[in-house]
Amino acid sequence: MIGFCGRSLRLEWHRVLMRGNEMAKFSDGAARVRFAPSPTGHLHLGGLRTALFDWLWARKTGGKFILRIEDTDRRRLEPESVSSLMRGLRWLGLDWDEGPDIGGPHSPYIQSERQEVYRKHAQALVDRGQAYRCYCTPERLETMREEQRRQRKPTGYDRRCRGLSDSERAEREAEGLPSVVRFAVPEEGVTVFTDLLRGEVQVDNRQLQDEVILKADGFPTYHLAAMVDDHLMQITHVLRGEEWLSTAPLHRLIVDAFGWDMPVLVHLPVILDPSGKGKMSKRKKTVAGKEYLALVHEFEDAGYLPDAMFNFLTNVGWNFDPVEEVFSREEAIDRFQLEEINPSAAALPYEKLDWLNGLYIRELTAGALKAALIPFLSRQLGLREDDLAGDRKLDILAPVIQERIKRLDEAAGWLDWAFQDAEDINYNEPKLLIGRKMDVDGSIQMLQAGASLLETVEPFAAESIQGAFREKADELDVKAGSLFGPIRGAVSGKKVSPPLFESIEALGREETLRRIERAKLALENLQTDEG
RNA sequence: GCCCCGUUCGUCUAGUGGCCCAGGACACCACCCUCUCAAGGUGGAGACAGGGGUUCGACUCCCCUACGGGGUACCA
Repeated sequence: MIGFCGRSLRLEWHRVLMRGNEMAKFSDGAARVRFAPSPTGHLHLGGLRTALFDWLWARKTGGKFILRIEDTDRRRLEPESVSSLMRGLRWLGLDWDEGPDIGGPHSPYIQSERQEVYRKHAQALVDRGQAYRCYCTPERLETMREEQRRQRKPTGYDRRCRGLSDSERAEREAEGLPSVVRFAVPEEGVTVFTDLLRGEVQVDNRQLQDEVILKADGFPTYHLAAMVDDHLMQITHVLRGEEWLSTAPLHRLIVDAFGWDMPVLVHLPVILDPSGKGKMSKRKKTVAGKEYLALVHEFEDAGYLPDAMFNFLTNVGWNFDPVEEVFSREEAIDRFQLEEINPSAAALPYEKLDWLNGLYIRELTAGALKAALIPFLSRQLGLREDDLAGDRKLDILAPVIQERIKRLDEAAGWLDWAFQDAEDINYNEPKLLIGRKMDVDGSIQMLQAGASLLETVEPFAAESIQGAFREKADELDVKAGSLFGPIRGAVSGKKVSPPLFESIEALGREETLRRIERAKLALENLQTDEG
């Protein structure tokens, strides 16, 4: 643990900055952390990573991981995305202890079902003069901003409604004007908050806005809803994207206005798109001609293993160990520390994910590998899952492609030939059957030699087939590769294939001979064409 | 424009004043192994954004600049 002594120094430093009431929460007690996505679309890797760190901290401290749906924006709402979100979390193995589907002591966990709670809290602030109703129309706000921009001044609400007298307010209410509630930010002074990773941050209150906390439609904005829920749900640690850093002072002010304690704030660095520029978006991104995935379900569909993804995501923004890159969930939970999170933005190293995924694939048992492969082969090759499950070809071939694939969806490209008929294999490309430094006659000879040998070899299994082939190569005084090459082409219809002898064994004697025969025919045609 | 945050090999990172002419991993290159392709093994190349301080000594502390990111909504 010597390596971590520096970390604890930093930890001490943060402790000094914390006030007494905040310190209690910073202790190592059971944490209550929440993942609070807004259901506006599919979950992407950035969101998943936030949830992952939430989960790690909850499990580490023996606390609770809470799922809360922040659906207060009706315009962007996509109701189906709630199930997509949950599916993504489950896929990675992030189980929640309280949430919309399973309930909990602070139900409901869907903000649209908590409107009354927010309304009351907003009203309490209005009653105490810490918030006020604003009757400005969106149109007025827009022209105001335009004017500010024109004058190159910072844009922001001019607080016109803040100074309204009681009679002016009564007048507007009588008229039935729609209104919002704005939080009344102190006009001067400095607001200070502490981010676990960055330390104390001070912001001049003059930079802050009288932000809307309750919209005209009666729904709260994030600023109110999240603060109220975090308090009511007794959240101890708030992990959220760095894009919230700028609004943290406002949140501190709101929390203070209610007289509540501030949770520990941890603003997670943004995840950059693969080009290293800009936040990762939900759109597919093409960098250097290659398309990068972003959505969780896309990674699932591409055949990334949850364990590999877990390992991968845990190690960006946080570092498990200076030397060891591969670790289990248990080890990650054991070592995870919030204050070790790196505050600088990072692009996802996709090549490393591929490497890790390959590594995890190689560690799969034969049974697990086969089971994992079946849905992919079924989908990509148009085969029935049941048929695949009972196909012995897969039992022979799956283990030999295991160290050759980095994603499950690559298997089809390695094995398609094994599930085709001899007639469907195209032997017309001469380079397929004729090796370098070989001619048509030579290749035909090799095919013939292979065929005659395969007719009699016993048992018809990879090892004995290989032995027979090597003997034959010696006998013909050719390099093994010269003999294997044309046979490989005949068997698989490819220049690059899984190991030859396992492939032959999988195909069986009869089918193999049929393919060699067809390949020979193709070469003979070539011969007569030329002759 | 204004405010906030960040900046170590191409990428993810270790590093918290001397252990660092900066360590690991992926990717890349070479060689070995080898039935193709992989996997594996060995080796190689590759970074402290720039400038000022502070200090006997700065990747590490402070300041400035540059660059990158985020925010500036009745979105989250």
